[in-house]
Amino acid sequence: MAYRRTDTVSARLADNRRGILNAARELVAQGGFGAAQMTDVARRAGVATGTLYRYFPSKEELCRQVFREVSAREMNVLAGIAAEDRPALDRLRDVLTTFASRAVSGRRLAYALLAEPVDDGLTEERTRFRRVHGEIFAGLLDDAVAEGTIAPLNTKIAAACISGAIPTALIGPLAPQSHELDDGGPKVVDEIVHFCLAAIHGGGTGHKTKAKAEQRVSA
Amino acid sequence: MAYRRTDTVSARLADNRRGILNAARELVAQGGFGAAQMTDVARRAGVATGTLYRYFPSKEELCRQVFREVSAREMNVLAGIAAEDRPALDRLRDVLTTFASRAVSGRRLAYALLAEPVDDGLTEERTRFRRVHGEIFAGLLDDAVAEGTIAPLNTKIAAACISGAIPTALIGPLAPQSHELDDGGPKVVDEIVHFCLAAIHGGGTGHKTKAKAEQRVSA
DNA sequence: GACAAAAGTGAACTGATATTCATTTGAAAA
DNA sequence: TTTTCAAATGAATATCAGTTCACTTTTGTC
Repeated sequence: MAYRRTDTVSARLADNRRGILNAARELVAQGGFGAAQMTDVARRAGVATGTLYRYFPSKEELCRQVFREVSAREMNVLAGIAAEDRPALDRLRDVLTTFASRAVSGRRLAYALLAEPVDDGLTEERTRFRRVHGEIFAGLLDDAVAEGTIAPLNTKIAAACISGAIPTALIGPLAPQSHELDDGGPKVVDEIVHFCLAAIHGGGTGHKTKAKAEQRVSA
Repeated sequence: MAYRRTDTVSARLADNRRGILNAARELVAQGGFGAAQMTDVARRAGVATGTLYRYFPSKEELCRQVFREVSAREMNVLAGIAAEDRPALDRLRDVLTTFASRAVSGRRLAYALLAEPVDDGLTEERTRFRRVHGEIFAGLLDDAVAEGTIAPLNTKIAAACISGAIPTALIGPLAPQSHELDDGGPKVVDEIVHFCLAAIHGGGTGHKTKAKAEQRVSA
């Protein structure tokens, strides 16, 4: 009879796969996807380079898998809060606060997920990730409008603004110095969330004195 | 007597340099810095690959130069408006509107400047670029606070939020479909600017019922 | 026109990584 | 125990863009 894969082996294979994914995830969390070189992943996972390719067809696929796992966790946390049975604005505040706090405490990972230079395959995953954020935020805003808690507004655009404001204020050149966030930066997080919520309340579609700035576009 | 560079030659050299920079800029505006490969730049500029290196020591330097030229123009436009002699909030609205409108009409270039994956040298330039944005916005907010037009707030954080909100809402996965912006997207621009200004008015440092969400960080 | 120096050329080189594959190791069937 | 095939190995290879440099062409001086 031909060779037949036994349970012991299946288990070891699964272990290896997990080990590789974990090694990759750890490297990504340390230095981003770029820093997770196949040789390093293999060493950290305790296997040979070639072995990686028995589990994943390419670096891109490995990284995608890592991205999916990590981002799924983040999305679930936020989606969980968004689905609670409470007033929309309360949920929104908590979602934003959680988003920001987690980004701070996992800054390097947040950078990898949201901002790091990556190639096409990962960009696709990132797009999904960011779209989900947008949908969660927009959904809560829709709820709040439906509840009558806030004035109607273009919730998609507002959600996009929020999605950009929070990471930018926490990661990258405009963020506070990293050491200022070492305690989780609750103060900063609160300020940012406050900014976003204030924008939501700021008064529906009403446009005040129309600016004439849009003519200055060419130059 | 030794060789002496003549005016004709100097002029041709300057022309070549400009030609190379222009070719590079055009390629960047089409496909970002990554797409501007040295071979392509050379072809487009009508010179040989090696010639590029008689004008610029490396691709990095060439790209930096392009980045500086392009970003300087943008920063000057905004700084000019910011320096006008008008109420701070008027200037702020015009600055934001201009920033957003220009980002829309030069979407691909804006992407290269603000969001495209680039390597270290360019990241440095980008950091400067974004810091200047932050300073311009924060300065206007400071002015508005000084004028008493808005309640005191952490202007640096607010500026960072604005710097993130506008590009995110206009470029990338959360932006409206590109064709929706083909007319310059004045409607969308207005909504985004409105969002930011509303946040500014939204009420100083006042923190409402403190969220308990910050405990959800680990998981 | 002859010589020297600069400018221009583009094929070959380099370095950094991802990927392959001939070979070895280890586990299952006979 | 022997046979057989999956799994693992890691040195060798492939790739890809940036960079170099031996050579050609153009320009300036005498």
